[in-house]
Amino acid sequence: MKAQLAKGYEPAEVEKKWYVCWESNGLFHADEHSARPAYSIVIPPPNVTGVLHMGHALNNTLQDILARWMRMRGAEVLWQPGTDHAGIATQNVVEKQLAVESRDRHEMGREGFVERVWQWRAESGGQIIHQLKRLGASCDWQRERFTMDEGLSRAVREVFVSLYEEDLIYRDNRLINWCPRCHTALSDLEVEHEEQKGQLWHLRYPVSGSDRLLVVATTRPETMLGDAAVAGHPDDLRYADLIGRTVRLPLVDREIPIIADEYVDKEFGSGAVKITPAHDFNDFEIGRRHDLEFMNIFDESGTVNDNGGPYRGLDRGVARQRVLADLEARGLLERTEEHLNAVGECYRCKAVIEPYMSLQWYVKVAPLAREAIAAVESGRTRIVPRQWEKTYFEWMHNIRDWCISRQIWWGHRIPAWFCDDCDHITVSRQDPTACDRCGSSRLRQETDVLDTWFSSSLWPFSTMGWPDNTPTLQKFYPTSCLVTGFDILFFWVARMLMMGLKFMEDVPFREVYIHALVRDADGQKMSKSKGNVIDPLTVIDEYGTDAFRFTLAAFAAQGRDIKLSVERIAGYRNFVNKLWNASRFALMNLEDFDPAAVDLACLDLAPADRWILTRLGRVADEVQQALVDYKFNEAAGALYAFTWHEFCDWYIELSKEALYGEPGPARTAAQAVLYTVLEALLRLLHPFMPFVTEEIWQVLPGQRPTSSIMQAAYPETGSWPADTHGAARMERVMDVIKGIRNIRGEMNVPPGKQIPAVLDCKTEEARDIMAEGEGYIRSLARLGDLQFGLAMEAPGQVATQVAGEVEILLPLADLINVEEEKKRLLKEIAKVDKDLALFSRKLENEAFLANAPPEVLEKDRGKLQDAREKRAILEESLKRIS
RNA sequence: GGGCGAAUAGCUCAGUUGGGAGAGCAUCGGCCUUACAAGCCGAGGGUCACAGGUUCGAGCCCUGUUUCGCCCA
Repeated sequence: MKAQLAKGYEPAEVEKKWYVCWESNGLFHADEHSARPAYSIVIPPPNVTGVLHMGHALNNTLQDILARWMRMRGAEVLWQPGTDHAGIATQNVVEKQLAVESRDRHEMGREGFVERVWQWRAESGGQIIHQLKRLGASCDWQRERFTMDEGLSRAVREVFVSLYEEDLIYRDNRLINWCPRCHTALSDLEVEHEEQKGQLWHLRYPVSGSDRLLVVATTRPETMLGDAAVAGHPDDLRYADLIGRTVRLPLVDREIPIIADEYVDKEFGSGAVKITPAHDFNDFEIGRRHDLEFMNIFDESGTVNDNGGPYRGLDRGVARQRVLADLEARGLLERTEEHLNAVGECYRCKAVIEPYMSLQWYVKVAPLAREAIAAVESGRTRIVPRQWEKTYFEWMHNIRDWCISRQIWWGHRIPAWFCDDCDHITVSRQDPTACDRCGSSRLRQETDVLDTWFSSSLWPFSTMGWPDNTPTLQKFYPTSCLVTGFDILFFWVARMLMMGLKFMEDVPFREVYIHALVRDADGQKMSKSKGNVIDPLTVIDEYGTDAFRFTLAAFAAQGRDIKLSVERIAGYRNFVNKLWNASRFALMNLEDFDPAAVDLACLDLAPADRWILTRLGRVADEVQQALVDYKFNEAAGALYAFTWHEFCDWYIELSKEALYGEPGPARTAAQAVLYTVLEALLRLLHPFMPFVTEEIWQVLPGQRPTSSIMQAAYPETGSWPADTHGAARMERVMDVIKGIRNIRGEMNVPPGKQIPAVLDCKTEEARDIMAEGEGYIRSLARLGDLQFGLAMEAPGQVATQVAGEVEILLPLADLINVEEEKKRLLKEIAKVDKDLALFSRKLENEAFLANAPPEVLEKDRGKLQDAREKRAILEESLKRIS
């Protein structure tokens, strides 16, 4: 005798128990030597500094659904987990810790600092891994990787050196995005632009050798200290005569030329602009075209340097105020206006980015991007939903070279050595002892490290052992699917495609599923500063992992963000509990049942049995198809509706009579079907709700074919006897029950009260169906007495409802108020009249008759006929009680 | 400025070869009915943003407008 289930589902204990069991039995482990077909997913590696947020929860729930589903379908599944070293973020975290101790990394030295970061990681890094486990993630933890691991570092080095050797990595001195707080260069992608209200200042520059003042508009007046020219549009007559002359740059008293350039927008401000080639991307281009001076006026902290003369030593912001004040004092500030402009901010620390001249390392991406574009165009990698392909192409066609060097310490140090004797750069797979060119041993290694995304871009193959050609790579590369949010489509997905194609000569993944963002109930992005964050772990503690996962899946519709609130999760908690209670019911009624002793095919099944089995087959099919299409919400929706409304609301109720009856063939058949449906349903639900399904599955009667539901086969449609015709007949019985319930409900007849009913059948078939369903109707409609047949007489005053070919007559007796019944009938008639009007209008339209396909015509004629008949009956009933 | 997307019940959203508008939650009415009150039964609720067009027929296709969101510059 198996243990009974507790009265209500208590997730905490159950989750812990099963997760430990699965993991310790190696059920998450992928065998690279398996003969099963491979299915692989690499996790988007969370930052090692990260804590689980809603985005992770959604992302990993969806991956786990796919992984568990495919495992149950017989695939050898590798879900490759790991974390990302998150260079800047991690360095910031450890630097903050040091600051608390009143220390900084410079006093520790590079080696000591890096050591300290590793120590931090060992102690407090990777908590997110434990949090993923709480989510039920079935990752192969034996294969957990970290982007700074030795193996992955080797891959990084191999890629860097190869690209360098092919001239796809180079160094150049140009304007980059500089974070004056993090003290490092950033790639274009790592700068966030946010539109803000700012000011546009109109400055007056005196034209040399005249009284004229040239007005230039700028959003960054402090950069005037580094101005190299003033420019107007060549077609702009206002400035035509000034081209070639000079202005006297105020405050710093320098002479700079007035030039003409097509870039200048005649409509903007005064039509003349100041040109600061060293501090503005557009000005940089103009500076190159006109061979202007590139005067850098800031140091790496954004403080004015020696070039700023009297403003030297001032912070950018302070310098701005002083410059403006000084210009105003000299009458050189014409006016100030409100202006909307997009300021670039560091995506890690939100400091305002400074365009800054510096020597950095770049990847020449155009040749790589070409291949990556072709791979998506040809469908070798499919992006789902399709709309994201457009975004992808848009970006890839306009891609610029990727700045990969970072001036921080935590990361993969660039394997390049500068020779002190000949300045040659030696780039090498092994640490060199001598210069490639002159043989000098006076080498200094580059101090910069690589962009974290550089190592992430290798993730699909570096985690599998590349550059060695491992059995894992052979088995699991390319991966089957990548699940990610659109926010890292460029950062990560595009770059993995480029690197995978380059170094593995194949795409890193066959499909990319891009999911939505999780927002709060009002559609706001969740953020700590807004205080609207819902913590996944709190949710799990309160409602259980299964309810949480099911909620995420149910709302994961393609192309729309998820607005999450705890009320919704509570709703799905109720669903988990419903399943739990239905299972309790089943177990109570299956105590003497042995699944091994019966064969469904040999049993004489009742109509309700045939109906639920038919429905089960359909649902299995729907779920399968939905998952193939990445329509998680449809799969979840189909399972929810089937479980609650078909299995619980109808089937369990329909089966009670047989289950509560004497032992015999009828009871055994009902038990067998109850068992079959519940057992299959648990397997269908498992990928979505792993814990509760395992818990229930384990206590079902009989032997389980595998030790865990994880290993059981995913139900396929066609596994059970389907009887579409029988199911349709059953549904007509159910329609009659609904008709009776409708009258009862409308008339406020208490559910417990038994009433008599007469069913007047219009056809022999209808009568036969009623005969089959008599018991069901009696019990579910709570009838004391039931008569049915052809041409039944209405017993005096009755309430009437129509269910297809069956007219339902409930004798009024003392329980129904005649006036109420009149109102109800009038309401019903009004409803039918709407249909009547609609279909007659349609069918009287000759154009419709001439053009509509025959099946549509036939359907509509049938509906019109039904409506007419129903109306006639209702009309008759109304007369009868009046 | 360029690109993408959204607008459907009070709320959150489903709804693809174009064929009588759906779900969940909320609301209202009736119920402790031997799995479940985290529940059961019943009911009400929509000019599918607006204006045109194509079509026998449009939530769905086309054009324009409005509002909102996101990405890129």
